[in-house]
Amino acid sequence: MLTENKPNDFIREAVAEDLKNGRFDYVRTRLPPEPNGYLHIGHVKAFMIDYLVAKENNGELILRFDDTNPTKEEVEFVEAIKDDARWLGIVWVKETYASDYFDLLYDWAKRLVLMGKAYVDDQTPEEVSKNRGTLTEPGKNSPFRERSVEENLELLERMKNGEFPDGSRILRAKIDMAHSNINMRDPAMYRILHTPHHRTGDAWKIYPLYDWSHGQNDSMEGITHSLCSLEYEDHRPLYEWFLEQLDVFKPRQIEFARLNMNYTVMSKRKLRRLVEENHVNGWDDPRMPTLRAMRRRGYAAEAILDFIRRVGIAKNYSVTDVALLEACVREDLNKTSSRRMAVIRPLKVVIDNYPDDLVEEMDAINNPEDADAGARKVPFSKVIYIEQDDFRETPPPKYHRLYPGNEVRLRYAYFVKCTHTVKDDAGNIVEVHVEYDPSTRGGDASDGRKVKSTIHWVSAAHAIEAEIRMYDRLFSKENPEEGEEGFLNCLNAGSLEILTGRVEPSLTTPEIGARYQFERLGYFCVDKDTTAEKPVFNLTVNLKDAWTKAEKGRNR
RNA sequence: AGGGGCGUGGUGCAACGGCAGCACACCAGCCUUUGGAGCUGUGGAUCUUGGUUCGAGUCCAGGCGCCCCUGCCA
Repeated sequence: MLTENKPNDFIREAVAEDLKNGRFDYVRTRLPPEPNGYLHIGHVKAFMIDYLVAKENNGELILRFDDTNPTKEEVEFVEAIKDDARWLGIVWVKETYASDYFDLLYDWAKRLVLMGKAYVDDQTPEEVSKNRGTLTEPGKNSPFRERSVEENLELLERMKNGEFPDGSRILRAKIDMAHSNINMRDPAMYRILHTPHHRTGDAWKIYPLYDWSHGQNDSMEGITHSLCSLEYEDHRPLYEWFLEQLDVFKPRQIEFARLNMNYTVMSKRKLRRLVEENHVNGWDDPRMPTLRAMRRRGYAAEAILDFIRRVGIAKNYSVTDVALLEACVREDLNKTSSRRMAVIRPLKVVIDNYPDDLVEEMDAINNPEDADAGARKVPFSKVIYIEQDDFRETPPPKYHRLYPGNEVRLRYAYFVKCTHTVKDDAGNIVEVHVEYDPSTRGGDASDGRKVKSTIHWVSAAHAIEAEIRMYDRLFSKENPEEGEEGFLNCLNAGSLEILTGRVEPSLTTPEIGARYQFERLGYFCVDKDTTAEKPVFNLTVNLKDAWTKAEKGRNR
């Protein structure tokens, strides 16, 4: 399904070209997550490019964790990342780790030293930084740059054996301190870190940096296409330099623009702060852009994948409108979710001319988009709840719902006409009284008269109480990333609203994760906090609401 | 400023020298037992200047704008 009508973008074109002209005769890509955080929607784009490019070319995908920095990485993220990737439907032939190649990589480093292409530098981090030069001025050679091969070899071995403290020395490639590309000014290959690693334990006291590890790992694994985001474009000359010096298999690196989305933040550091400073309730808080949050919120993998497909691939810096994601989620749920009636802000309605003790079972369609979804019975009685929004004492123009003197349809039940209201001492409406027309059972009038509105309801005696968690955008600004602290200053105070609603009795013990459309409101899914006493529903995404929009527009 | 990259409706992506199109958003209408869904329709874009060409979003030259790069992060 995913490969039908496959899009044509510059990456797929490049891969096809490489196959055609013989640069490669197979395709193998790699998924290179760093296990230092949870996956977010931005990762999905990169993952799907890697996965689909391999799949569409009958190639392979290797899941390779980029675990070169033990000070930041943890095992718990490895399992979480795999779980999310599987949920997306991604299939990989092999799971590897950068750390699997530490021995071989070290041998390759020694080869470079032997060739006089790498050296141990004793400068302090400050000196290294100072001597790197600036964007416009060349750097200065390290005083240790011309050490003998023998000395470099010995020093490197001693670094590896843990004889020197953290930060005291690094191994650097010997390229050109005056290079216009700063990445080529003798980049660091190994740093000393006396930190245990989640896989290699305390076997290593030096760890490779990204630039030294990644491309070599790609080569070792026979990766043909190393697809990454735009900020690595500047690193490509270095990527190629190492492979050239080593004279090993040469994968091709191709860069694309990462996914950005408005009304959210995507950087791991900022997401971490939201969690750690309790602006949200954990990594799976449904307001987060993480995959765990979206799963909890009720987004289907198909919807997310559809979104990624529609966003496309290019090299332009871009910010995708979150409305597109929501449209994909709605489109998916419209076709697949069962309809139910739920009232999230209840208003009591008494049908004065309805028999006191009568209970009728009304026939309700489960999904008008899917004939196979069947039907169900919904109990109806004299006292019901409707949505507060569905009643107005003094209706604004074009308001078609319930108001004194107006007749509306109760979905799948009867036409009712409002006669009067009952107010409390403070003047708030606490009850709405209506009269029903017994000849309209099921919702059709035998005399052919029309009503302009159909509203949903639940029977007060039969409905059950439920916690409804209403979510809105986490940030009130389109671009919360503006400014360092800016994102914390534009948190949307109304991003979470917890309501106590009433749902029809078929929802008494719902299955966790089940997705429903609450008619006229939106799509909701059953949260894991659900108990036997009380179901908890998350708003996945609201239904498009032409009335609210029109009314807001008028008031503006 | 040095290097690398990018400029197409509001947003994202196409058009590979030949009528600038698709999706989302927006607006209008039709339909409707969800003011949902569906259907129909409208408006709106090639950063700029010059050149090549029968013909340029596409090729060439200059300008302008935006993004990334001075971690022992990835």
